[in-house]
Order: sequence, then C-alpha cells, then structure tokens
Amino acid sequence: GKWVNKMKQVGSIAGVKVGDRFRHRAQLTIVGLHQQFTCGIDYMWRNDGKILATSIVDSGRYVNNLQSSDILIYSGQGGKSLFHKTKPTYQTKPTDQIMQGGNLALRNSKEEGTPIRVIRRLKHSKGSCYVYYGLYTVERVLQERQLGIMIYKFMLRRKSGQPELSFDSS
Amino acid sequence: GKWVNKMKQVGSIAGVKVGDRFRHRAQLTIVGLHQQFTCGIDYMWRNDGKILATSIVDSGRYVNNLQSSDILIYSGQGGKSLFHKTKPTYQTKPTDQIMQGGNLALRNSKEEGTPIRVIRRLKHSKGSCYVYYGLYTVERVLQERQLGIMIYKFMLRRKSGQPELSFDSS
DNA sequence: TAGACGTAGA
DNA sequence: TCTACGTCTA
Repeated sequence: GKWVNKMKQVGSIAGVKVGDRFRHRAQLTIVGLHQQFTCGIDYMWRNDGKILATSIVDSGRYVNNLQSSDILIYSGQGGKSLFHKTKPTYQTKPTDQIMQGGNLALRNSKEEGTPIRVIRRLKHSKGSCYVYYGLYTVERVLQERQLGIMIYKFMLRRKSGQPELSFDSS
Repeated sequence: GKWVNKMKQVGSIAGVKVGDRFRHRAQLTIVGLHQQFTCGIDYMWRNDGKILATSIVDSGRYVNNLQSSDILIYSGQGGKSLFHKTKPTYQTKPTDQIMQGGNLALRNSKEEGTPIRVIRRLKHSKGSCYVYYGLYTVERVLQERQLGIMIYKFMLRRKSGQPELSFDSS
C-alpha cells in the first residue's frame, strides 16, 4: 500500500536538480524521480493506453555503456541466459527478451520523442550513490545476441542545455 | 559498501523522538534507528565480544503481540516450519529456532538490562508506516511450539517516563 | 555469498 | 502473487 498515490510524470521533477545525489533507491521513490523500488525501468500509462518510460536507473548490474558524456547504451530487461545464475538453481531454458513492459515503454518513448530521467549509480571506494544525470531521449533501439539470448539495447542521448556533470571528490 | 561506517549504539538516537514516523525501512537505516534493511532484529558487538540488541522492528509478519500499551511479545527469528511457504518449493525439513544472532542478542540484552529501540509498522487503509515506540527492556525469554517447531518469544516492557503514544487520524 | 519481519507494480 | 538493475550483516 501507499500513503499517497503519487502520480507519475514524464520530464523533470520540481525540486530535483541535475547532479543531485541519493543514497538509497527508496529516496528516488520518495522524491518521485523513479518510483520502481528495484526495477530499472519505470513507466506510466498515457490516457490513450500507451505506456511511456519516465525514468531509468543504471545500477551497473547489466552491461550498459556510457559511450561519451552524452550517449548511454542501456540494456533491456527480462530474458534468461543459461549463464545467468538464479536462485536456487541455474536456469533450465534460455529465453530472449520480449518487447513488453519497460522495453516497450522505451521504444514508445523513442516514437514519441519524450524525455526520460536518467539516474546512474556511482561507486566509490567508500560506497555508492545514485546521481541524477538529467533528461535523455531514446535515439535507437537495437537488438543483439548476448550469452546466447536476444537482448535489446537502447541508445539514449542527453538533451542539450542541461548543466554539466562534474565528478570531483565531493 | 557504505558512505559512512555508522556506529551502532544502544539507547535513543539524537534527533529521533518517540512517535516519529517513517515511510520506508531505508529511512530507519538513514537516521540510525535500525540499520538492518530487512531483518527484524539489529544488534551490535560490545568490546568484550558479547552481542547486544539495539533495535527491533515489528512489521506484522510474525505472530507478535501487543498485550498492553507497555508489553510487547516479540517472536524470535529463524526456524522453518513445514507450513511456512518458501520459494520455490515447500520446506522439506522443519527446523527449530536457534539461540544465535538476533535471538542471542535479545537474551543478552535481558541479562544486561540494556534498552532496545522498538519500531512498529502501523497499517492504515491507505498504506503503512513505521513508528518509533521508544525504549523497551527484555523481561522474559520464553519458548513455545508453533506450527510444529520450537520458537522463542521475548517479552519486552516499555521503559517508564517516556511520552505517551497517541494514534489519532494524523 | 547468502539470508533477512523490504517495496512497488503488473 | 510474482518479478524486479534492493541493501545490510554475518
């Protein structure tokens, strides 16, 4: 259950600035940056029934890729590889990723050109935190084979006109 | 990893008042009330190697019991009943609870008479929150049979001189 | 590395 | 009811 049925929204969140840092995923939920507690892709239902991605979290568990300061390659969700360890035993059947849920939401966002909030986990010697990177749009949807299964890759580009991100020792 | 290696401590936490409410377990961790993220019993190591309970969370998943405004019966942790559903299949062997970890910490706290922070989850029609109930001491350690296994029950009494808890519609 | 009174959403 | 890029401690 929830205290407040917080509405989801596309775009920036009032009071949250690019570069803001958070210790826990729960804090992203509280401020409304990303309302999924563990899932990497959050999305909302538009009035016409189409789902649109609102935010993604790059925690470093999937093989994503920050190609430059502006381009992020984000892996889709779902699918099971024989080489992917799950509890309590190893998978018996590999399955490809499917164009549904978060993957579908990201593809729809590309079609509509709507912005997506990007949060990335930064690791330090002392620990880690989640940093709000700002708004991105999906430019390309790719498919590739990885560990024997088909997975999606989404190429996102950071929207221009946003504050620079600087990562000093703070 | 962590940002700060926050020290655990027995007793009240500066800045946290009886009756304070929190939405997520993560917030209990942040303020230092209860540093275990999902486990119900938190404890620390004293210099001499003895473990002492620092705090417990009563989330309502175990069969606990608020007998009066001052007495809380709290179930120990561990043990597996044949009737307790676990993923991905049902247990094959029942196991009793063991006097270790959190259970041992609670027993030690009784011996030492040290206070324990108590947090209880309150459920509403709209959702739930965690409420800081204040400091309690362990008065009795009981054992009983439940669903075919031996479990511990800890009787805690709220220390006197603390603010009254009132639960109106706030 | 695994277990533990986690959460939100489909 | 289940899955999902959780998070701490032992």
